[in-house]
Amino acid sequence: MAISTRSNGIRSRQAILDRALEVAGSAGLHAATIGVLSDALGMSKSGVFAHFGSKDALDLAAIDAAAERFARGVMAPAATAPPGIARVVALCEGFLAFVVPAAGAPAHLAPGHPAFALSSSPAARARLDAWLGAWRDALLASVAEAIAHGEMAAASDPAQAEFELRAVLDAAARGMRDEPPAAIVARARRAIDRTLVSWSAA
Amino acid sequence: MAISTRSNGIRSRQAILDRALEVAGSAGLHAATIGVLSDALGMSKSGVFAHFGSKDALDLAAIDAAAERFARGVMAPAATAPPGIARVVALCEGFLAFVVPAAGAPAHLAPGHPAFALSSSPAARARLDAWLGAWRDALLASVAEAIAHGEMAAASDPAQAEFELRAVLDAAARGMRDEPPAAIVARARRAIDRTLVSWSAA
DNA sequence: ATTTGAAACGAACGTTCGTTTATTTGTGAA
DNA sequence: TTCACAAATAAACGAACGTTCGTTTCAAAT
Repeated sequence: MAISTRSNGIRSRQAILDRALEVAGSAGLHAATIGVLSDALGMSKSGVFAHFGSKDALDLAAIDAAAERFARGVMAPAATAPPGIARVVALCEGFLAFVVPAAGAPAHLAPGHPAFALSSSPAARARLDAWLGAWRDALLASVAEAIAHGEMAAASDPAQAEFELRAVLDAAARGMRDEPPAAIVARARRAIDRTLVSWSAA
Repeated sequence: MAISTRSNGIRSRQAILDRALEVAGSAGLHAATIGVLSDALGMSKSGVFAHFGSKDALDLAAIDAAAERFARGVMAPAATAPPGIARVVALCEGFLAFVVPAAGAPAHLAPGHPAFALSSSPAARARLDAWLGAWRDALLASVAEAIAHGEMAAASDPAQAEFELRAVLDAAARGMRDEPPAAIVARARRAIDRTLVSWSAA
């Protein structure tokens, strides 16, 4: 009871989404045109189009693919870390490793990336908001747990801590043009350490 | 020796740029189409087009207009503040006031705004980089002065401080969707205070 | 060997983009 | 009054967009 008849259709779909995210990462999702993707993949426009049925569906699929990679690469591993500061650090380190990958790797997209920031349909915005919300909630919950476990000062505002951590992480994700990746990670790590120390002391 | 012959041409140009920045602020610069602008202004496409000669020139003019407003609204006022921590604070407060304006005001665009983040010509990117560089340099120089004046610990890395301050400011400029503006400003101010205090102590 | 159906194709569609050209409008200067 | 010239217009252009349609390809199922 095989499902596909000719070759592997799902593999093409993945290849299309890979390219779409690659293009989006450097030029925005709206630049990941069906024509651009079909040319880059050596396919016809209609061949690419048929996989999704509409440009908006393709955008949605691309966003879902990015969110799933982020979930697998950052959220899930951090969820295995013990609750408390360890999990906060796991989330931050996972984010940094995800956003600034090893040499030559194709630079993953994090929630809130400029690629998705504008020029999206209402449906796409809804997905992006959900994605960003899940990330924010995970980070916020980890901070709240750290407070509950007595590893951070009870007086500190979890939302404030989440705001500051995410500010640094987003700056790291965004600042990769100016400085070499290693320097950015070092700066972000230093800022995060200082933030956590400053709050565990209070 | 009046320059213009029929009505006021420069006023139209300003109106076009105003609209372009307004549209760009919520939908990106690439969405500030000549057709969109001409419709919004009750002009013809060619009428709008004639003022700039090309879409890219229009984009450049819009970026220059945004940069000039930022220079007038943030950089210049802060430059009158006494060097040292006072100027650092003036830059940060000026940025916050500029980015999250008084009620009903049209939300100015700061360097690094997502509206410009992607989908720009090489020339536009060069202008954006120059604009962002000037802002970064001003902030960095103010921190360096604060150190030189003994108001911040000499051991602290000015570039690190600038990174952290700008991370918070950018987060404030970007986070206006989630929370009311006043709350965002309060968070940013708190984060900045904590950063400065933490470094004046070390 | 034949049938089937997912996968891809090629060509065209209507629309919108930026752009060009030729023309009209209107005010300050001669 | 006439002239000159900036400002705005209408109409059209090629290119690229997303999309539709009919057809072709080819591995698996019968």
